[in-house]
Amino acid sequence: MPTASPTQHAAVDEVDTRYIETLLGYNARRVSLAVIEVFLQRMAVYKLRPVDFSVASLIVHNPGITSRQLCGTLGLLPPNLVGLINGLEKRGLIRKRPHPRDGRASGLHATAAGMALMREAETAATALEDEVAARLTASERKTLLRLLQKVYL
Amino acid sequence: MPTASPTQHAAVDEVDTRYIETLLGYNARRVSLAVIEVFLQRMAVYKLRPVDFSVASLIVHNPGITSRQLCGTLGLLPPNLVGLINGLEKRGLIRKRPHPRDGRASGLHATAAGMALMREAETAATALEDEVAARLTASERKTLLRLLQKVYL
DNA sequence: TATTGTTATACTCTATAACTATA
DNA sequence: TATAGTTATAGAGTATAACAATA
Repeated sequence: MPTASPTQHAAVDEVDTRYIETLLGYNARRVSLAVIEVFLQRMAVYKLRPVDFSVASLIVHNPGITSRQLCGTLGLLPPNLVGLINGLEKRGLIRKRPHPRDGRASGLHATAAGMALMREAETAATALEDEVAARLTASERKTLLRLLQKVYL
Repeated sequence: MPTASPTQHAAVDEVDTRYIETLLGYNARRVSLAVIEVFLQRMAVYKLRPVDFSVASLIVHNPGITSRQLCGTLGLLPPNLVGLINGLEKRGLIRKRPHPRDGRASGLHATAAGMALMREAETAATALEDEVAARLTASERKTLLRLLQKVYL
């Protein structure tokens, strides 16, 4: 019985992604990256990366919030927040005040300039998300947010 | 008219996250991180990070796929794939074969050991995702995947 | 001339250990 | 003794430039 002749291996014309597309983690990451890509373009004018934006927005909406509370909310580590906070402070967007009940902590507050910038930036962020999610109806988008939050909240 | 006495600034008891929770990017990232956290735990036994898993799975389901096709599909950069591919090859999970039509490229193929490992790993990945998405009904999960894909596909 | 795969390297992001000041 | 904030540093992940081989 003769051995089979050397197999000719075929090329892939179209990549079959059906399996990985069944995975929530894969799909969530792809959407996350799609949003970040547009975010970096549109928010460059405000010199805000996604993490800067999240931190500054939480400070605007939570006057007196501490670094530790920001870490807990956003899943950041304290050492990685130090430079970010100092950067926002040097830009005159926020300022530290003594915490009313805890001498170790600082309460973070947006300045008038910080509030004005974030008012614009939040409008831009919402607009950019409208574009990224343009293929979704208002109802679908609402459902999407609700289901995402149901997973991690 | 006396100057106002130094303002006492309040502390934040509960963080108000209502604004950022309206953002698709924020929610998608949170879910992505929630899945990755469990993924790293459960897949450590297979020594597969999320990116290793995605690459190996695509190779299993697309015998003869090239590095460049993997990069295009997963949004990776060629230089960052070289070490990953070599690692999978050294572990005996995949092998390179000459591409049938393009002498510059290699076709990537899973070995028997690679196919066996990925059969287990894909079962584990699906199981772990079931746990992460446990708060969702089957119907809700299907809707979530469909809406996520509608955004980026 | 363009593309695949590769090397080298830089940059960013994330994680760990240890310190201080205060609770 | 524990916690908030900080410093220094290590590690992982991501990005750019340049090259050889082939199209």
